[in-house]
Amino acid sequence: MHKAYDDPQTAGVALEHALLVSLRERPATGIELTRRFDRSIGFFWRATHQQIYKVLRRMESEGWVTASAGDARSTERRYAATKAGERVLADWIGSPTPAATMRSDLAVKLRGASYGDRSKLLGHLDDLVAEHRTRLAHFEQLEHEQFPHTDGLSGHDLDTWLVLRGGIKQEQFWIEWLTEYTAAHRKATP
Amino acid sequence: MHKAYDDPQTAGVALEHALLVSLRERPATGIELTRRFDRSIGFFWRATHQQIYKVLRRMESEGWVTASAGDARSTERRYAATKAGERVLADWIGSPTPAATMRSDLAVKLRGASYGDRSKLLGHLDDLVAEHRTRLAHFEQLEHEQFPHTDGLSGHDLDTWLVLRGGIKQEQFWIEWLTEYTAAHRKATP
DNA sequence: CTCACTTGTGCAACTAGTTGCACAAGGCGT
DNA sequence: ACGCCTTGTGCAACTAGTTGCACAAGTGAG
Repeated sequence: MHKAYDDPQTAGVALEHALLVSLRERPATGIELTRRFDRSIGFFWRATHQQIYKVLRRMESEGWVTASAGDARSTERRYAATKAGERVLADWIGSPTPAATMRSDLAVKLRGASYGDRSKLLGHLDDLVAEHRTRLAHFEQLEHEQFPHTDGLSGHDLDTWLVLRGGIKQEQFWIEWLTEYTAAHRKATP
Repeated sequence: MHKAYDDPQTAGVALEHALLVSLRERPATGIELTRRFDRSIGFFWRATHQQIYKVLRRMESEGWVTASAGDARSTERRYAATKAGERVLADWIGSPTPAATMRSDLAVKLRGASYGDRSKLLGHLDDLVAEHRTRLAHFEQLEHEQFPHTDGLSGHDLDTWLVLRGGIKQEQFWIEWLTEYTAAHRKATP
């Protein structure tokens, strides 16, 4: 009748799973999840509150999460993962992920720079590098505060640290690449 | 009447612009563009042929490109950028780009690994690292073949090389991060 | 010649995510 | 007690991209 969504090949659809991870760490309302996505989890996934509410409702109707009225006589709905949700998450984590490809506006601009105003682009790139440096500094401070010694880490704590490391490496990637780009062009056309 | 799409703030919508870049390099049919996206340009942007045809039609109706019957008595349509399209592209290249955030399934899995089968995940990560090493080798070979000496490069050639450098750095990022992840966990739980 | 195969184009139906807005409930200042 | 701000939830309309399929025209093998 309707297009079933239980194709076992399905690999994408990560927002559901990201929410399940967050809810397993600790039950939360929609807005709390939004704020988490703006913070620690946010450097590898981003979502608006509207999208999060929509997806939470769908997950509830599929039985992956339950909602309970948190603070009485409020409209607040506090979500938690169900056993079914935990199983869905575990299955997904164990499934293979295709290698990521980049999908970056900026790379398109760099490739096409000779069809536009290169000096203006180079100016924007300076701003971007500065922004990435700020984010890098922020992440490094988080690492310093939350993981002062990393030798004994294991399990979920180790995961959290290593994902933060990924955020740091990602910022370093951008800084290096964009710096190489601007330097090469400023050297070629002084 | 209808929702106008000429908001100057619009920053996303990169497929149009990626196609314009490709068409300025050389006019092409839909399928040729698809193949280019599977190759050189493909390591920073990916699109299906259906999506490309759809967007080309829209760009044609907006006057950014023109189509001409390439090989006579065939259904083939060969596209080229118009002056208007060139202007749109130039404007876009000169506009600021927000800093990219990651948006990666895999990062979610790494963060949530303790809620699934970690040894299975580590196995998949080994496969992914192997795949990224293969792609890295491929990109490095491209660099070696197409840019044997990079000292005198400037303009569009320099852009092409630097974007390829970005692809290489991106692959290195993945290899380093995933290797760090698997090594740390295998050390923590031998 | 004809049948299977490839190439190039495209539609239809769907999922995912964005943008703009609405509205209810509680807190707070004056 | 009144207006105003913040918090939390959510709908509506839209853009972007994916998946599955169709179909016409040329190509090559038996």
